[in-house]
Amino acid sequence: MPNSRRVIATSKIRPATAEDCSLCPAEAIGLFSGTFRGQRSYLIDGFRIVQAAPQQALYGLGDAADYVFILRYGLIKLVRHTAAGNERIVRLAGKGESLGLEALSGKPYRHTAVALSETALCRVPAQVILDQERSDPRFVERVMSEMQTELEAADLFLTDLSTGTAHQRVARLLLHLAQREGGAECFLPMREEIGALLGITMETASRVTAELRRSGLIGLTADPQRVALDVPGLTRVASG
Amino acid sequence: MPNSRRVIATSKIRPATAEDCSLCPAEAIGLFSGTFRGQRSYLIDGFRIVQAAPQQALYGLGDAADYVFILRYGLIKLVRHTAAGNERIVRLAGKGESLGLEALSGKPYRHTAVALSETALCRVPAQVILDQERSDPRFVERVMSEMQTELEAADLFLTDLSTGTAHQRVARLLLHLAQREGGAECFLPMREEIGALLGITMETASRVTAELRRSGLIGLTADPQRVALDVPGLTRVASG
DNA sequence: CGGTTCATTGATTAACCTCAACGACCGTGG
DNA sequence: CCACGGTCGTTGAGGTTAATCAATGAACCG
Repeated sequence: MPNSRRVIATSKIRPATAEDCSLCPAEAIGLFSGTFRGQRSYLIDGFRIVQAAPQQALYGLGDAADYVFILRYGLIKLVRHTAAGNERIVRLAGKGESLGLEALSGKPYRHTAVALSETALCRVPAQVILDQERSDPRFVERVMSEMQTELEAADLFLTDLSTGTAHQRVARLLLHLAQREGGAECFLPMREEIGALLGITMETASRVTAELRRSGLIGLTADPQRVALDVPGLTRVASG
Repeated sequence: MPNSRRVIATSKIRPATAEDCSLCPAEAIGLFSGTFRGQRSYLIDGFRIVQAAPQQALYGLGDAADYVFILRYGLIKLVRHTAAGNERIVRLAGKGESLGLEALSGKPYRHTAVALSETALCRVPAQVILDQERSDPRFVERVMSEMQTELEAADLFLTDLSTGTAHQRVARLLLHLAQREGGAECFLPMREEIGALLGITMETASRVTAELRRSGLIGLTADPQRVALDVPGLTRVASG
C-alpha cells in the first residue's frame, strides 16, 4: 500500500447510542430530524454508526440493498460507469442527506457509494423505515421529500455541471460545494474526480483549477485538500 | 399563427370514464396498474383526461403542483434552463410514466412539462393519491417505486446522454427512444430539441443526424417525424 | 406570393482530448 | 538513511471535435 489514500480499510461499525443522536451533526435536516427526533429512541436498536475513510466504498451498484444511510459528516460520491467504461459521478451527498433510498423499494443499490473525505454515517435497516411508515403516515411524506431532494440534485447535475465550458463547470462545482458547506471555502476533489463529476478529462480539470489558482479565484487554506473561493469572481466565471 | 407546430391550443380536458381506464394504454405499467386496477373505480371521479398537442405546456416550473399526471400515450419533455439561459431537457416521459410526483410532497413543479408529440394524460389530484396511501400502505411502495424510476431515468441522462461525442450521444438517444417504443423505429425530435437533450448545439445535432441518414443508419418512415433505425449499426456508433 | 420555421451546410474559430513527459510527494524496503 | 516505486498534479504539443457565424433551401400557411 504505497499511498494512504488508496487504503481500503474495513468499515468501522458500532451500535448507535442515544448520545450519537443527540450530537448528530445531521440533526437539523434529513429523515429523522425535527418532529421525528423522539421516535428515534424507539428505533435506535437497529441503527449502526459506520465510519468510512477516503476511497472506501459503502456499497456497490447491484448489491442487495438492505440499509438506508444518513450522512453525519463528510462527502460521498455516487458513481456509475459510462458506456465507454469511464467513471461518472452522478451525485454528491453531504451532511444530513440520505443514501440508498432504493432499499425502501426492495431494489438493489443503483450506484456505487464511495467516501471522498473522512465520513460517518448512520446505517438504518430499510425494514425499520418501512415499519415506521406504517405506524406513522406522516413519515411517508418525509421519505418522499428525501427522494424529491435527490431528484433535485440530479437535475442540478444535468443543468449546472454538464453544460457550458470546462471553466464554467468547475466554477459552478466549487460554488456549489462551498454553498453546501455554508462558507466561502470548500473541499477540492482530486482532478480525476472533478473530471468524473463534470464530464471532462482529468487534464482539463487540472488545467482549469491551475488557471483559477493563478488568477487568484481560488486560494490555499490550512488543509491542502480544501480551497478558499473568490465567490463573486467565480460567480462571474460560472455564468460565462 | 404561421405554423401549426407553434400553436398553443387550450388543453382539452374531460372527466375520465371507466372505459378510459379499461382501454388505458398505460394499463400494464405505472401507478394504478395491476393490483391497483380495481381501486381506480372508486377514485375515478377525480380523474381527468387531458390531451395536449405538440409544443403545448402541461405545467410550468414553479407552478403550484396540485396534480400528478400519468401518460397514456405520446412523449413529453421535462425542461429546465441552464445558467446561460438555454433550454435543457432533463428527462423524457413516455407511455405509462408518471409526471409531477413532487405534488405529493406539496412542492411546486420542478420542471416545465411540454408535449413533444400528440399526447394524452390522466390527471389525478395529488390529494387522491395521498388519501389512497393512507388507506392502503401497499400503495406507498408503488409511489416510491415510481420515484425510483424517475431517478433511474435521471442517471441515464447523465451517463448515456451527457457523455461522449455528439455521434455517440445521438445514437444512444435514438436507441433509447426506440427501445422504449419496443421496436426498431422511433420519434425523431426537432434538431433544437435533440440539442437540448444532449447538451450540444442545434447545428451539431443537424450535422450528425444528416450524416447518420447518409450512411444509412437511420431511414425514412411513412411518418416524416419518425425514423427507422439500424439498431446494430447504431449500437456500434453508440459505444464508440 | 410572402413570411416563417426548420433543416442543412460551409468556413472559421475556440475548446477540449490525447499522448507524453516531468516533478513533487510519500511510504516502503534495501 | 536514501533510493525506489507509486500516485497525483502539472504542463506541452498536436490533432480532433464541436461551437459560432452566416447563408441557403424546403415545407408550410395564410
